[in-house]
Amino acid sequence: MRVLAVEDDHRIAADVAAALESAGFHAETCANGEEAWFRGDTEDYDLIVLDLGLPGMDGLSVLKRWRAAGREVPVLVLTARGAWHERVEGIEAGADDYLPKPFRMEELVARARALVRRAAGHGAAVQNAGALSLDTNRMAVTVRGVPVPVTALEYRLLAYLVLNRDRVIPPTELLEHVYGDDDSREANALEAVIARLRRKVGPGVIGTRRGFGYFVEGGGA
Amino acid sequence: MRVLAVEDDHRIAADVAAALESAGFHAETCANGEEAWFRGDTEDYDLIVLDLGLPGMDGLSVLKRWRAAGREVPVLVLTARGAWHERVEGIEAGADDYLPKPFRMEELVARARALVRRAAGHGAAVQNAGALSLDTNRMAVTVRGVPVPVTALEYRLLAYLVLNRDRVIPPTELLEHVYGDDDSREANALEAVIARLRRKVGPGVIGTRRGFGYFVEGGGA
DNA sequence: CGGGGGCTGTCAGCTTGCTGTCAGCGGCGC
DNA sequence: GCGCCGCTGACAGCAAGCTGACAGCCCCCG
Repeated sequence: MRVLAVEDDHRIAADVAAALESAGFHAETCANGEEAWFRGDTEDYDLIVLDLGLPGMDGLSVLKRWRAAGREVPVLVLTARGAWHERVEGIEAGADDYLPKPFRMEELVARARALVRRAAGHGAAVQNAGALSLDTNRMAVTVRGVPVPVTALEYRLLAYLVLNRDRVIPPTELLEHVYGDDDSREANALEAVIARLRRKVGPGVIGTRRGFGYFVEGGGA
Repeated sequence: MRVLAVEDDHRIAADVAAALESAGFHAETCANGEEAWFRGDTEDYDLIVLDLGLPGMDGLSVLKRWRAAGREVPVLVLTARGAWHERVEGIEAGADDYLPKPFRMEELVARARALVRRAAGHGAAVQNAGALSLDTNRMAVTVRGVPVPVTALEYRLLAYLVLNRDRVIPPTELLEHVYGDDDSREANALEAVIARLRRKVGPGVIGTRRGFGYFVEGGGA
């Protein structure tokens, strides 16, 4: 199980490597974009952990190059907290998962394991909740088997609700998760997104508990 | 569900305690390191929320001492924003999760729940008292298995009563807890809410002790 | 480099149903 | 039996949340 950790902050790199090692991976590190690209292109890794903020070639470019070259190694992207556009770009560029900084090493390890497992063929990357079904790989949504086109923002919101199904989520928590911390939005923005989502997925999927927040119910595990 | 919140800033401590209480925990607070260590070592808590910046014994030392003594209680560490080394040290010292200040109470509660659930295998966030059953995740109430729709205000009131079951709660205390401190309401408002609740949950659930206050009895743990 | 389409935040108006107030009643305690 | 505390049902005010429209923005495409 070889892992390449691409991270320019040496302390974080060392921490990540240590955590992965103790989880049973063989970890190598690399601190700049060009080298990362070269090694990812010429060596065979079971997983690559990729920080986006890199000196030299940008992490996103590195990832895109790998994908363009047909490399299908699972990539776990590390993004700055709140910079969700980075996440979206990362996913679109072909990342398999992302992890906002700062994170706990345990979480990194857990996701790394999940990615490797999924790549090995065992992973259920589809989350179901009632009539809703959410493909976390393709960022696609279906309702009762019918595909529903959703935007990136809508997907993030819906994914959070589905992930926390059977729990009422306060608007503040949703706002923070969906928009990071840069909060200059009117509270109404959230309601607008909810409304648009509801129109797409149909009634009876996203519920409101007045005074508390929103929820989806999770019949389908 | 006992929680110990160790925090030297009394206002933060009060906020944290209030948030945890309304989430169904029984919260105790403590403002200095030595006392925290002693109580964490001698009492049985389901979760400890630990601020690192403490007068007296430092939070990290407290945590290390607990771990050295074999105490495996889940610990959620509060760190100053951006103090990376604190987080790493905290994790290494045996913390189960950390939360950078400033944080939202919702996030604290969410992480607290996650920690407790993880530690307890699968603790359902459900509080029972007699025929009453109160799901703190869905903010839902059932009586003898029958779901009862309650409003936000009613839920808050009922949750407080259930949390303090087998104790007579004076109206003043209820008012203070359910509404902030803005006591511009007539005393009758509380009675109105109680009446509406009683009509919904049926008789024999919420009792009155004339001249003292209200209570619910807690047969079902 | 300019045009266009899709995404998203803001706004205003509206609906819904929660909630405080009031007046009158009932029952408990003395 | 009397008084007072607490209960109840009605009601109106109001705030939370919904919706449709619109405009700014970004990105893609020509």
